[in-house]
Amino acid sequence: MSAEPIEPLRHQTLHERVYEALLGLIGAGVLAPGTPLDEQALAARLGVSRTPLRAAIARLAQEGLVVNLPYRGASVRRFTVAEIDGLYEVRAALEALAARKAAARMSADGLATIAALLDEGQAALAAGDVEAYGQADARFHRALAEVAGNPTLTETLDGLRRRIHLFRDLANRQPGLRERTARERELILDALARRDGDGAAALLEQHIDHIRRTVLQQLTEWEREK
Amino acid sequence: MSAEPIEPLRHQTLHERVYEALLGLIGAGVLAPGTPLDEQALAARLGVSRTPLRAAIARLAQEGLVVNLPYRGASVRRFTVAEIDGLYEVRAALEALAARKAAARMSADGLATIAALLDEGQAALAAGDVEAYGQADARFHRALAEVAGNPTLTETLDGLRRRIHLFRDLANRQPGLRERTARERELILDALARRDGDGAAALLEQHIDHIRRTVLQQLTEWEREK
DNA sequence: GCACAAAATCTTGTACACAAGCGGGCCGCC
DNA sequence: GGCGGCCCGCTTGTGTACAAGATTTTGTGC
Repeated sequence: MSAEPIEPLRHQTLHERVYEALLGLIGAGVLAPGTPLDEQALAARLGVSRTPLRAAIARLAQEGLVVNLPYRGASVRRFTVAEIDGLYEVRAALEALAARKAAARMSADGLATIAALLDEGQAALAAGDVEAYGQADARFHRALAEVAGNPTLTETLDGLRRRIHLFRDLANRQPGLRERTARERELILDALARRDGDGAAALLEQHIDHIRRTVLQQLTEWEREK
Repeated sequence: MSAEPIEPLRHQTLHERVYEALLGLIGAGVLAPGTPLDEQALAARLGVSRTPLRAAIARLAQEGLVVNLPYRGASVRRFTVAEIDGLYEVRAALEALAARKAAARMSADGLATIAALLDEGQAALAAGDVEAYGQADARFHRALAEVAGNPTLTETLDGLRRRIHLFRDLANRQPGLRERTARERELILDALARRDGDGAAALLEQHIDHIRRTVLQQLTEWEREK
């Protein structure tokens, strides 16, 4: 058996499940940016009272996925191009930090896990399953942050990714994605295996920066079309 | 008159004021780390019902100042030495980013504001008023992030500082603080004026890293004494 | 017909009551 | 006498009613 500390299966309260439900609805686009969240209507639709729903909305607002104005209600947040740029900018800096720390602390086990996740992403791209790629990619970044061993870093990056997740389609539908990630896979694993913190940091920063440019380009194109 | 965009004085709801009150109580040490937050007792003490109090506690929990376990209540968070280390690590990376961006975008006005805040801090130290120095220092960092022009960055740094604020005494009671900050003041202003992003980033990173080491040293010393 | 104002209506914020889960203490059993 | 299970008290979670603020609609005066 492994010696991992087990989580004592915390009881999940209603507002937590409501939070996750809303997260799913927003992520799936059912609740599109700008949609007002009518508390009564949503509560009825989810089969709960307003109390846990309000708690869930408050959390989403705190995380920046929803804007909540006093007495005026909440609505799914609309991000401006500049804000999206800013999200990626912060994320790039923190992913670089995570990579640097992870390289320094990397174990054989951790490296194997990360390699497996990168492979998973590649396999998904080969199969044309962009959705699966996105999930594997998210797990890769999460694992990397985990190895870095800094809870604040992990949580902050999680928060950024939750917001960025809304534009994942723009990031993942780029041409040549498969070839690019295949190249990067080797470089990243190599840097991590060599415990080359600077190298890993630079690679991750470039990686995020490239996504950032892709997304911004698509956004501005899309805006021009209008 | 200045041409600053004016905030339309948003109505402040009760749970917001309760949040601020709790923040003050925690910051002042009235609610020390580990203190359980009894909802009934706190609500009575603040003259408020449990509903807005719970909202405020939920926000504090989300920000990481309080831990909240289902059906077991909330308590003021106790930070481990490793967690404090991690907080400063993330903060250093983001302050560096902020400095880099701020240097690139710096205006004469902004530079004057920042110089004034640094001077204010120096004056406070000269007068032996550590509390005033802490406030001026916080405003300096906030102004720098503001000039960087990335709301996500500003908010993330604010969140980190709110948590770090709990250990400010450890950081501000170091010997030679005044001389050090006086030296740094010149270097930072110079780098910003020259729009030297790399230089400003390095300076801020060093600055935070130095605080980090000071705080950690004091913490380990204090632990050994026990 | 238009502009402004006041009231009606709807939505969110707060208070309170009830339900659900946890911890401690007690009792019985081995 | 020690251990395990059960019951009771207490705290937190959820539902609901009422209050406060915002929006819309309607009415009135010009």
